[in-house]
Formats: sequence, structure tokens, C-alpha cells
Amino acid sequence: MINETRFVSQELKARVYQAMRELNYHPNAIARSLRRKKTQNIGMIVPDISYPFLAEVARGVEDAGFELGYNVIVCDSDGDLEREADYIRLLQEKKVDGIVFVAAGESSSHVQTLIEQGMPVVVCDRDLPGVEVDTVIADNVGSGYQATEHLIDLGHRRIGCIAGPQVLGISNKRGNGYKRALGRYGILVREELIVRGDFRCRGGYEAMRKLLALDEPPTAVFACNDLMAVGAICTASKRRLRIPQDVAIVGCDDIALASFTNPSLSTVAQPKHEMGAMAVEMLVERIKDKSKPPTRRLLPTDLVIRDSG
Amino acid sequence: MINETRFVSQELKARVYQAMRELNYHPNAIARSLRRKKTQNIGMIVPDISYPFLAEVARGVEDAGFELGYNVIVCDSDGDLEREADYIRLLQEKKVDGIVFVAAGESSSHVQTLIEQGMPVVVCDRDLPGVEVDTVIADNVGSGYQATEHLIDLGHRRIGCIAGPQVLGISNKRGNGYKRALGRYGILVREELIVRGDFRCRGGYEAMRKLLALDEPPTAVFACNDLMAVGAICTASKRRLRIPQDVAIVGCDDIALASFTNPSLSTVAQPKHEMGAMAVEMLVERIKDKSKPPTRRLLPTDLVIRDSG
DNA sequence: ATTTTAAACGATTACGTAATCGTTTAACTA
DNA sequence: TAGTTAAACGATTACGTAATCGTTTAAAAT
Repeated sequence: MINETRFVSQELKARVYQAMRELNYHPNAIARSLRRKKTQNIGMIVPDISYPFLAEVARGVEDAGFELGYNVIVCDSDGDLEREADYIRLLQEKKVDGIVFVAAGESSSHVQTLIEQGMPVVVCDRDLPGVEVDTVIADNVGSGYQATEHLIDLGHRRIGCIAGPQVLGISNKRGNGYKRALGRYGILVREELIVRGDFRCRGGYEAMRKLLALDEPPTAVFACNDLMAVGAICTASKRRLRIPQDVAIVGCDDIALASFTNPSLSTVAQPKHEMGAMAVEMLVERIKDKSKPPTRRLLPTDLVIRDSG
Repeated sequence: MINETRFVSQELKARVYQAMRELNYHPNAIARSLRRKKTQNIGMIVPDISYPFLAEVARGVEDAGFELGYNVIVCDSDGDLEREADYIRLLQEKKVDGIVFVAAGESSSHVQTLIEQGMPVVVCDRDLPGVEVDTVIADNVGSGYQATEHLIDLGHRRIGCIAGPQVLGISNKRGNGYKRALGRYGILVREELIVRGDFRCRGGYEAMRKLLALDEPPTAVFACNDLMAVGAICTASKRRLRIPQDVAIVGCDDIALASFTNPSLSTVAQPKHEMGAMAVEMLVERIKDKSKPPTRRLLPTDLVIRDSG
């Protein structure tokens, strides 16, 4: 009938559609979901949808979902493992067909549990160790490497790094790329040149102050995301340092504002929208075939050279 | 039983919960929705979730939804009325309990239709003319007024305005506030001092170029949002103009970055998170009682004076 | 002792769809 | 002409819940 499951004569078809119009009939997706055992809904769990980077990833998820016939239930875990667990339970009860997962913490237990219960999951933007799960991620090590290599190419040897919250954690691949580039070019990694930030402007601002307070401040700085780079530029400007002559600064992400900072920000562009869209594509593949082996996609990043370094 | 609809003895209760644990039983929200005729889901229709302002509003919606027991299905209309209509149909078929609506265009026909069909709706962030609907909105006229009055207080008389896409449309309340402030202080509104932008950095950048190209450029500029203000700062900096001495600039929104531009951006802070949260609270009230008269909440804004003006 | 009342719980049914099964009619083969 | 096959469609049932109705048992009232 309506769902083209068998042959229906033209005449009856016409009469049915006519009646649908007259009665203002619209299919009830809830009843349909109950019967078909699929909802055409997917969940997206993120630490904070208002964080610009994730907002753009979410937009990619949304766009691909629309294209492929899925609605997206967005869940802000707020970096809170308990709230994350609450949302996971809710999404399971609401029978979403799959989940795009941007983890709140380093732990992989939540995803592990989901997988074991047969829920299709794609982990997005971060690696979770020890879980066999579809993953889509940007080349973060490569990003740090690209940025640092660029600064080395410019002649810098004393290069600082404004890292994320956990310098040693799995999260800081970008910091690892920084170290690898230094090593590759025979430059000693100096721990005093690596300062932690909080991935926001304020953290970059404070971190830059610490770097500039060193006896021998760096001549260039790689900030592990653009927000912190903006904070770092702010610090340098207040000190009346010229960028890039006195300190060069390179960020990471390429947020929309990066072209319009003062000076404009050199950065390593991340494929944010693409990452979200690919997560959904992989998720739909997984929904279709739950038995195939998990894949891991590493998306390349682009060095964008502007005026800050 | 589980839903506390009648008395059950302690003993049986214990046995039931025991069995639930043993069988790993979890209620099926789809079946429950079908039976109860409510889904505990709400839809949020926005032009673009990756636009920072809307991302923060969405976060407010998400937080209040979580608190009140609702999940949020986010729908990006992408400013496209057809896609908006598609999403509306989908949300209706999926039987969301209500919709938070940030309209794609100026037309109110979509909302009008929703209302007529009995769907609870709260319009957020923009007024839709001619529809009786719950609305929560920031004081945009007041914002423009506050910003402009501040510039007048600083002694400026020749004040430019970087407006949104439709200068005359209902959308540009902030521009109207600008005009009202000028009028209030007996300053003539000069059309050549009002330039349209696109609400993004690029548009602010271009608009500022136009303003500076005038025979008599303004000594101060009110940009109708912060992204355009950042673009304007960028233009002024490239021209080696000092801010605020040569041109003062005031923005609107107070995005996270506003404290870290160079110089830091004076702006009119909008209650973004609060607006989203209030939209959900109003929506839940509406869901409870569909017959009460619609209300309109006007949220106050705050002038934040920093270094740019 | 008999009736009344309430506590406690089992059993039935509707929600709106889609898959399955079964029935009618016509066409086609032997 | 009888038997076979397929086209076209109506009718039944399951999906998992919650509201309603009905039944049993015990306590309370007369």
C-alpha cells in the first residue's frame, strides 16, 4: 500500500490517497516505530553543544541525518559522567537506532556497555582505548606536527605549547604532535615550555602569561585550539609584543573567527562538519550490518597560514 | 505498579523489582509513548545550530529539557523554508510534545499552521507578527538603544550602524534601537551611516570598509552582533586606526570571545542560555494547559563596557 | 452470622502501524 | 471443462505499554 510492499491497482491507490487527503491523515511515527522496531532517530552525546567546535560537528551530524532520513536527539553530557549515563539510558529506552558519541571523559566503559548491548555506536573526535568500535577522528597528532613544523620552518627553535587539560592523557594528541615535530628536527622538548590551558580563551590568556614570564620566553607558541590561541594573542598584545615578529602564534581548529583576529590567526583547520557527517554515514552502515568489523577513519587536517605565524 | 498508579504490597513490589533486575528489563519508551500519547520529546527548529548565539540558546533548551524530563530533537532549517517545513512535518509525525521555534524567515505561516493543529509552540529569539503564540525574546530594541546611548554618552555624534540583512524588516530591532537612541538625543539619522552586514565576520568587515570610505566616516560604530563587530575591528586595525580613539566600536551578544578581542569588545550581553531555558519552561506550561492565553516574555540585556568603546 | 467495604492484584483492551495469512476473482494451462 | 496459477485485496495479529475492569480475599460494619 503506502509503503510499496505489494501491488495495488491504480484505482484503489488513487482512492486511498484521496481519502488520506480528505481525512488529513498522517502516519504516526510512534506506532510505526513500535511495529518496525526502528525509530529513524539517532542520539548524539556531546560534552557541550555550545562549544563552537562541537556545534559545527553537530551541524554535520544534523545535515547527514536529514539526508539519510534520521532525526537527531542532542544530549549535552556537560562533561559529567553521571549525566552522560542518564542520557544513555534515556536513548536506549527511546530506542534510537544508533548513537554518535563524543565522550565526556577518558573512560570507555559507557561505550563498552552500549556495544555489548548491541547498540550501534560511532565514536567521534576522540579515541577510546580498548574498545572495538567505529571511530571517526581528525588527525590530531598530525595537526600538532603540522603547526609545529611550520613554526620550525619559519626559523623558530624555542617553541612553546599551550596544551589541553591533560598533558599526558590520551586527549592531548595535538601536544604529542608538537613533541614529535620537535624531536624530528632535533629540538629538545623542554617541559617548562609546555603549559596547560582549559581549551578556552581564558586558559590561553593565562598560559601565555606563564610562557612570557619565563627567563627565556619562547619565540613562537603552538596553542592546541583556536580559543586558547585567541587568548594568547590577547596576552601578547597587552604586552605590546608584535605578532609574529616578537612571538609567532599558531592555533588549531580554524574556527570562523580565525580570519578576523588581529593579526589573523594561522591555524590547522579541522574537518568539523565532515567529521559529523561521516560519523552518521558510518553509523548508518553499522545499523545496516551489525556484524562487520569496526573501522576507524582518520581525517586529514589542513595548515592555514595567515598573519600570526 | 512501577508507575505508582495504585497500591501494591511491599512484598510483590520487591519481587517485581527483583524480576526486573534478573530479566534486565527496561521500559520501552516507544510503546509507552504510543499508549500515553506523549513522547517526552520536544523539537527545536533553528536556522543553524553552529551559529554561536543559537548554540548557546540550544544549550539552554537542552539543560531545561533535561531538568524537566524532555529530550530535544534538534532540527537545522538552514534558513530554508522548505527544509523547515519538512522538519515540521517530521516532528508532527514523530509526535513531539512541543516545539521551540527559531524561525528561518519572516513568515509566520509555519507557526500559524502548527498552532492551528494544536501543537504547543514557543517562538524564541524573534517576533512573528500576527500570530498569537508564546514568545520569549531578548530586548533587541533596548540593546540597540543601550549600545548607541553609551556611544552618545562618550561624546560621539556621528555614529554608524552595521545592521543585519534586512534593515527595514521586523528582524532588525537592534537597528531600530539605534535609531531611537539617536532620535532621543536629537541626532539626525543618516541613511549613509547604516550599512547592511550578514551577521558574520565577513559582513562586518565589508560593512566597516564602506563606512570608513565615506567622506565623513563615523567616529563610532554600533555593530548589530559581535561577529560583525569583530569584523569591523579587523578592518579598523588594518587601516591602523586606533580603537576607541579613532573609532569606537560596540557589538551585541557578548559571545565568549568578546573579552579577548584586541581591544576587548564593549557589547550588549544577551541572555542566551536563559532564553533557551525559559522557552522550554514556557513550552511545558503550554503542554500542561493548551487553553490559556499566550504570553510574551521580554528578557533584559546588559551593557558590558570593555575597551573598544 | 451476614452483608458491606476495601485492599490487593490478575486479566483484558486500546494505542496505530506493518507483516502475515487468507480469500476472492480472473486469467491461463492441460 | 476442470484444474492451476497469479493478481488484488481484506482480515488478523503482534509490537510493549497503561488504563480499565473484574475477581479474590480479608477486614470491618451491622
